[in-house]
Amino acid sequence: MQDHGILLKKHGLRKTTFRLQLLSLFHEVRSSLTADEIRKRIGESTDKVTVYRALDAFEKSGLIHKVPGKGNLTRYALCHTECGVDNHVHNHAHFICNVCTDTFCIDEVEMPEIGAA
Amino acid sequence: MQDHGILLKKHGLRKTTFRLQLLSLFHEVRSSLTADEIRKRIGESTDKVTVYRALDAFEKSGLIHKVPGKGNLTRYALCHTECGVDNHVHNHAHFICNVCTDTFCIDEVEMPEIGAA
DNA sequence: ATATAAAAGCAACTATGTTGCGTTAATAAA
DNA sequence: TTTATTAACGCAACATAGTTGCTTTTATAT
Repeated sequence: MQDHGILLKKHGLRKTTFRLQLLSLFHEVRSSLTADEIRKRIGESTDKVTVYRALDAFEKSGLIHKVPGKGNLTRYALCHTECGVDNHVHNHAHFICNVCTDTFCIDEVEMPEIGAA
Repeated sequence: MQDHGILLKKHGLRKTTFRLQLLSLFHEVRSSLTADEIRKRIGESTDKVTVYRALDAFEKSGLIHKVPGKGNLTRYALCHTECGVDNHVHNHAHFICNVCTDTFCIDEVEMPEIGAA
């Protein structure tokens, strides 16, 4: 596992306690997370605005991306490809589990070609 | 196109003006709809609670199902298979368009087998 | 050690969706 | 056709997810 501080820096973000924890958490779970799940795991005392703004910053800088999911909570997952501010490339499928309601990025499945209707 | 009144009855629902319009709309768009899109298309004067409860009723009775989507608005699409109160079977993929943000049910793509991680 | 700008944190707000309850209207039965 | 029953409608109030503005704190460059 690469040092998370360096990873934050590489994406133009500061190495704060919360953002280091957040990045670790994403590497740990390997699937996807909602703002609320993050607060439950890192600490309810963390202001929700801090969480939302960190997620925005991580997304803009190419560390994470939004994934579709069950329910109407926004879910985020780590970018597996090299993404940056101006190149988010996500050409992969997702598996949404009906049991745990989590979303998993699936790199192994080739994207099928679908013609216009 | 089958008569929508009969379809409502078959699913144990009453044939009201609004629910007939709603069912027609779903058949018309063929992709998916959010509560807000429905109100915009059928008429803003319709109470939002009426829309949400109709969507719940349609879903429970097997007429429509929730689909994953971009953003955090709940999207619904028609069931293509024969669903009922106790048998919602949806073993199909979805295509989420980054341009129009709509979600499309894809019956043509076979579900790939993914092993446990 | 200091300056500066990013990140955190608080308050107030918006948007999406839900619950309770009284009223209206679709359907079944008389 | 009238009447009884209950689904569906609609209003008000509420709950939850997420946003915006602004001030304070803190990471980092100088």
